[in-house]
Amino acid sequence: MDTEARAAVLKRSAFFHGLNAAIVDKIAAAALERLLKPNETLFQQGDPSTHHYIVAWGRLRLDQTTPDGKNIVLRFMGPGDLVGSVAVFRSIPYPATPTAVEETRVFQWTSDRMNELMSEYPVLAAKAMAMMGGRIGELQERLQQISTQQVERRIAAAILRIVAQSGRKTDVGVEIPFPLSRQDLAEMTGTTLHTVSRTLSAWIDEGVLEGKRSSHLVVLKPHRLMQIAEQA
Amino acid sequence: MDTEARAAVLKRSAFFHGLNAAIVDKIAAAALERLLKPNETLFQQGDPSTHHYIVAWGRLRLDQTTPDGKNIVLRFMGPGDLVGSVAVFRSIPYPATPTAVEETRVFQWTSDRMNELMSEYPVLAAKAMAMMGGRIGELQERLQQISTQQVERRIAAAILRIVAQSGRKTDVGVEIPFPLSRQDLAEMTGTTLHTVSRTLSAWIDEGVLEGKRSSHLVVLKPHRLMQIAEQA
DNA sequence: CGAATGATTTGCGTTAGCGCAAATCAGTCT
DNA sequence: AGACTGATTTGCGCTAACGCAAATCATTCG
Repeated sequence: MDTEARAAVLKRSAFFHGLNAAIVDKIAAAALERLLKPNETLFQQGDPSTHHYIVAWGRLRLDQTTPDGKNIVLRFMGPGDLVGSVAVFRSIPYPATPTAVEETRVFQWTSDRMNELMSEYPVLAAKAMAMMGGRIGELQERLQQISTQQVERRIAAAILRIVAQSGRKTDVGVEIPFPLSRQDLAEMTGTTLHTVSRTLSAWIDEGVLEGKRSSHLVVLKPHRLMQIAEQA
Repeated sequence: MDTEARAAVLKRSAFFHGLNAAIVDKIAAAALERLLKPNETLFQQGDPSTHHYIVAWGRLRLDQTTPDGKNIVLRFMGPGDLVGSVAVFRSIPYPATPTAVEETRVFQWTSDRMNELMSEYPVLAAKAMAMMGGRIGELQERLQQISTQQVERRIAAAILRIVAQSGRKTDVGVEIPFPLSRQDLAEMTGTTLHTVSRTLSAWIDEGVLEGKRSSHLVVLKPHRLMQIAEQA
């Protein structure tokens, strides 16, 4: 990918959106690239945090492993999302592992390089704060859901969240454009593979979802899912 | 409180720690104060976010009410903690309500005033990011706990987190220096009042805790609590 | 002081969802 | 095509934790 193509991608990201074009070109020029095949990891939880990344295209799943060997899915990241920055800002090791769920291209900058850019263009700091604030809001929402709602509602909410972030409209409904296993959903909602499977089966019977085994999930009746997610 | 006293408080806070003394004096001079009696709220969830606050002394409980009327405790805030800033940065209404659990004094700055200060002293932006990053880390940790651990472990972890943030050493153990009800603990850990009560009763029997009804909780055997929190 | 209010404790029946196990299925590899 | 691998489905029993209800206790207020 040449600098120009990189700049075009960056201009579309929330993080660099609205910046002067010349600045974005310069930032794009400073980036290195990396291409991940499905199941490749960008870095490992526990590694020293050295780089900021931004997803150009593709999709990453951000996993956190607990001390006792369990796994939770913190989020999925798509084009324009920043990866690793929070850890770099805090000067702590990366707290989670990003794994490609499909072929994914990322750009990267060293911590130092990004610091230079941020002091040169202070608006970047504001963007970074907006990004972190959004992350806080999302985490608080999930904490609230998992604390107060039962499993079925949480699964519905998780699917809707993914749809809102990455859904692709088709003629029959909204498609989740990357492979999403029952296990993934279980680890996003704090439940088990089995319960997710049962719940999705019921929804498929009801005609709310469609999901031939390995193909991508399609939400046929988003409205019905929202109803489930909000039912008192 | 005069400017000098305010500056002394600020210098001890994580947010302003390490700044040039003259700068802190100036910031202190720009602050207004507010004094809250127990159970008074600083603002309401849903109010437009207009001010940044910092706790001078006392203690706030940050509550979030869900659309269906349930309540969760996001955190307790003590001296030096920033309140409201994340919402102000994001230009969204305050997402939660801070309530004083004891007499509490806060300083406040308008959004505009703080923006001026932050552009004048860029190091403040870095401090704000560190604060937000810490919040993200804490939320991820709680999400992970509530997703994977059973209730007893979560309650132990919640008590230990409070002890780490606000514990006061006494000759018999560590005291939590503000009133903390079973209900509060339930809303912090995503369980019920009843389960918390049963669990604490068992611990009191075991000699791990001490907590005459209305008096403050004292952890007699922190080590034992840690053991419970970490048991596989 | 005695009543009233609110928090806490505790017993008990219920159940959502877990965990195990086995069967099934889809896609891949040879 | 046939064997293999990993994901998914489904049945079944179990239990952690909930939810209700009643009793107890502490504190405040008249």
